[in-house]
Amino acid sequence: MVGGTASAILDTAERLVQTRGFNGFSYADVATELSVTKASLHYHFPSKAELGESLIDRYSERFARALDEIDAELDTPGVKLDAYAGLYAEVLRDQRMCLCGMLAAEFETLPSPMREAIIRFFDLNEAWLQGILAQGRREGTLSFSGTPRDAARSIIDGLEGAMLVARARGDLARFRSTARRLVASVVGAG
Amino acid sequence: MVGGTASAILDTAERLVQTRGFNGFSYADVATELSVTKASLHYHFPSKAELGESLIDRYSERFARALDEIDAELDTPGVKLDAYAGLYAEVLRDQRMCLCGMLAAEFETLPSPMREAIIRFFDLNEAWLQGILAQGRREGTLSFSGTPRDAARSIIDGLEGAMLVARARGDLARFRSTARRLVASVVGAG
DNA sequence: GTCTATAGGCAGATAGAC
DNA sequence: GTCTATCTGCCTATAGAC
Repeated sequence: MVGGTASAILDTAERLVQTRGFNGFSYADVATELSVTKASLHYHFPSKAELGESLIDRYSERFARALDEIDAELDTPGVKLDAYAGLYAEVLRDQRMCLCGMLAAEFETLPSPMREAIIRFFDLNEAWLQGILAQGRREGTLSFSGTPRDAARSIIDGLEGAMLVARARGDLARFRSTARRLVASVVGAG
Repeated sequence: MVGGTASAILDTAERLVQTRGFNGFSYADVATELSVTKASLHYHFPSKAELGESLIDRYSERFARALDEIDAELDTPGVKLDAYAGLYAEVLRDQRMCLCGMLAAEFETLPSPMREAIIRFFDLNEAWLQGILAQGRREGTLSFSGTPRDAARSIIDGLEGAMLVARARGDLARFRSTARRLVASVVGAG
């Protein structure tokens, strides 16, 4: 289990990656904010690449838990999709980009273990959404063209892009507008 | 007018930003590739920030010309939208992210002049798309809910997000699938 | 676990010769 | 316009004391 200091390092590094990118922050940034030395950070996370892996793993696990909660607490596919979009909205409200959306932009500069963890995050999202969409189609509460997989991908792509652009423009309403349209595109007619 | 060397610098730097990000390349990278020295680059573009501004300006101008060509050569709004999505697909085929989508991710780390130029790029796209959408609605060839502006934003967001994710996954087909759905969402029923 | 100190490299940028 | 040489600062990372 990750101790208190390691956890605080991850919290700070996560926020810095989500706002500035993996190539836009340094150990010095994290150390200054936590009032410790860079050497101390290296004790917990020997290299920046290992810190990056830990960040993605933790983010994915937290996201997976949030999806489990949505499944446990909400009933209809339409409401679940609203809640799913709400997860992204929460991140953006903090002026942050999705961690893995940010890292996807920097993909070419990242070590392989980080790349693979990013892919797993998107797979996780796609699999969950695909399940919700397939269920909604079976029940007749959702309607969309093409496969559940393609529809799931369009929703992920749309939410990631909406975050990317809305954050740059400082326009949370823009994200909400695009998110609403995305959900409506499968809750209404296909 | 930009001379031959300056133009070659812009070409190389543009590709590096689109693949690695503004914080993921250096003057040394460009200099090595062009077989000149860093000092020579600084003669043409005194600071990296000024180089960045020039990159966005040139990219926006080229994009605006492409939109003009679409207007001049194609007839119906639906076909124009397909061509618009095709502009993004061309960029992605080169394994590149949209320049301004990439810079939007790094937005927080960029100097103000670059930020403003990025916003102008998105405004340019939005205004053009909005015009196409409004025209299509008037003529009855396009159908969508909400304002042309909101529909335009959703298309931009969707294409940028599809590029972001598809490039990381090395999956051009994924981009094409999402792009097709986006266009179909306004060419078919709203 | 956290520190001081430091290594070794690369970053963006400038001076001045040619 | 392009070069050599150099500056200053920050980067990731390590050694070794406490």
